Amino acid sequence: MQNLLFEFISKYISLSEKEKEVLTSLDIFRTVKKNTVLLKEGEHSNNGYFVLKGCIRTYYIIDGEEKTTAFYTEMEGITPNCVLNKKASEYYLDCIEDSIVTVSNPDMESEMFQKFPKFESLCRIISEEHLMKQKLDLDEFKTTSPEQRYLSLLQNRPDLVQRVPQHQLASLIGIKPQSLSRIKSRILKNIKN
Amino acid sequence: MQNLLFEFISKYISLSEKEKEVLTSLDIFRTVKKNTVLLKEGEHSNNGYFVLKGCIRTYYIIDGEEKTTAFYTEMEGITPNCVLNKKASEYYLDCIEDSIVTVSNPDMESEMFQKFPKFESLCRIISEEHLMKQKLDLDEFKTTSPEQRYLSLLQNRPDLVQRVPQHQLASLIGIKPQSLSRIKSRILKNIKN
DNA sequence: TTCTTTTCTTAACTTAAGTGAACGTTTTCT
DNA sequence: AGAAAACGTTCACTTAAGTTAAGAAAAGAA
Repeated sequence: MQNLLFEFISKYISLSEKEKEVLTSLDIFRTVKKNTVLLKEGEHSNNGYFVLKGCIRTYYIIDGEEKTTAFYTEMEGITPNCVLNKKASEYYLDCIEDSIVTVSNPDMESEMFQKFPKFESLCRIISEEHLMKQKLDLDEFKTTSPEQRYLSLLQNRPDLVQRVPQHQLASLIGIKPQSLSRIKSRILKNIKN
Repeated sequence: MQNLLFEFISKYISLSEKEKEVLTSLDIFRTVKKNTVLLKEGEHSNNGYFVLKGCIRTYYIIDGEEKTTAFYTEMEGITPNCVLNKKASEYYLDCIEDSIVTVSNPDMESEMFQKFPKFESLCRIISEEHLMKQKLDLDEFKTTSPEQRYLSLLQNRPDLVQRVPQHQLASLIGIKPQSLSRIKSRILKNIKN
C-alpha cells in the first residue's frame, strides 16, 4: 500500500529511503468500510484523507435533502474545510465503497515540513495544481447546461458514472434525479435519430 | 503602494526589513488602464497578478459569446492556468477599471523561495486557503438557484454588484442578462408584498 | 455636443428543470 | 427467504430560465 503513496509523491519530488521510512513510521494507513461517515456537519475534525483505493463523498444536508458535491477516488486527497478554518464542518464525508486511505493532521504536517522542507514544496505544488483544477471545474459549471455536464462526466469520469448511485450523480451536476433520468432518455433518443 | 502589499503579507508571515527591500527591488508594480486585455485565449503567458487597486475579470468566449467566470479585486491574486500548466490559455483576462497590480512570474517565485523559504510557506498557506474557498464556491453553485446566488452576491459582494456591468454579473451566476433582470424585478415585487 | 454603441429592461414564446406521485426493481436487513 | 427500504424511471403539471425582438437609457467616441 505504501508503494502507491510513494509512487504518487514521486511524481512531484524524489524521496530518499530515509524519508520513506519516516513516512512509513507515521502509521497512517487505514481501511474504511462502505457507508462509514468520516465527518459530520457540525464536527471539528483535524483529519485529512488521501484515497489509495475506494471512494469518498462530500455532501450537505440542506432542507433535509442530501446534496452531493464531490467524489474523491484513487490518488485524490481531501483536506476538509474545518481542518483549515477551525470552524464546525458544514458538510459530511462518507465512504461509498470499502476503501483504503491515509489519515493525517496538521500537526503531523508541520512536523514533516520541519524535518523535510521538501514536503512543504510538495504540498504547495499540489495545492496550486488543485486550485487550478478547481477553478476550471467552477468555470465549466458556470458555462454549461446540466446535459453538457452529464456528457462531460461520461467523457472525463466514466468510472464515476458506473460506481456511483445515479441520484448522487444528479446532485453532483446540480439537478434532481428525475431530471437526470430525463436527460439520459433525451440523449438516447438523439443518438437513435 | 508597497505598504498595501506588505500589510497583506504580514497577515500570514512576518517580514524583515531585508525581505521588504528585496521585494521592493523586484520592481513589480504596474498601473493598468481600464479595458486593457492582460491575457488572451491561446496565449502562453507567465505573468501572475495581484490586485492592489481596481478589478480584473476572467472570461471565456464560447460560441461567440462572452462568459464571465470571475472578478478579482483589492488584495486578490490571480495565477492564470497557463502559467501553471504551460498550455495555451483557455480564457481572457481584462481590467474592467483603471487598476494597480503587481506582476510576477514563476522564475521570480523560485528565486524568492530559494532566498527566503518563508515565501514558499506563504504561498502554500495562501494556496490552501484559496483552494478551500474555491471548493465552497463550487459547492454553493451546485446547491443553489440563480436567484439564491444573486441574493448571496448582494450579501457577500455588494461592491461587485455596484462596480460591475449587469450582463457580466449575470454570466458570473450562470444565467443570461434577461434572466437577471427578471430575477431583480421578482425580488422587488416580493419585497413590496 | 451629437452620433453611435453598449447596456439594461420588458415582453411573448419556447425549452428544460422542479415537483409530486406512481410503480417496478434492486438492495439491504433480519 | 421474505419484508422493508432505497433506487431509478416515467408521467403530468408547474416554474423558471433561454430565445428573439424591441425600445429606452447610459456610456463612449468623433
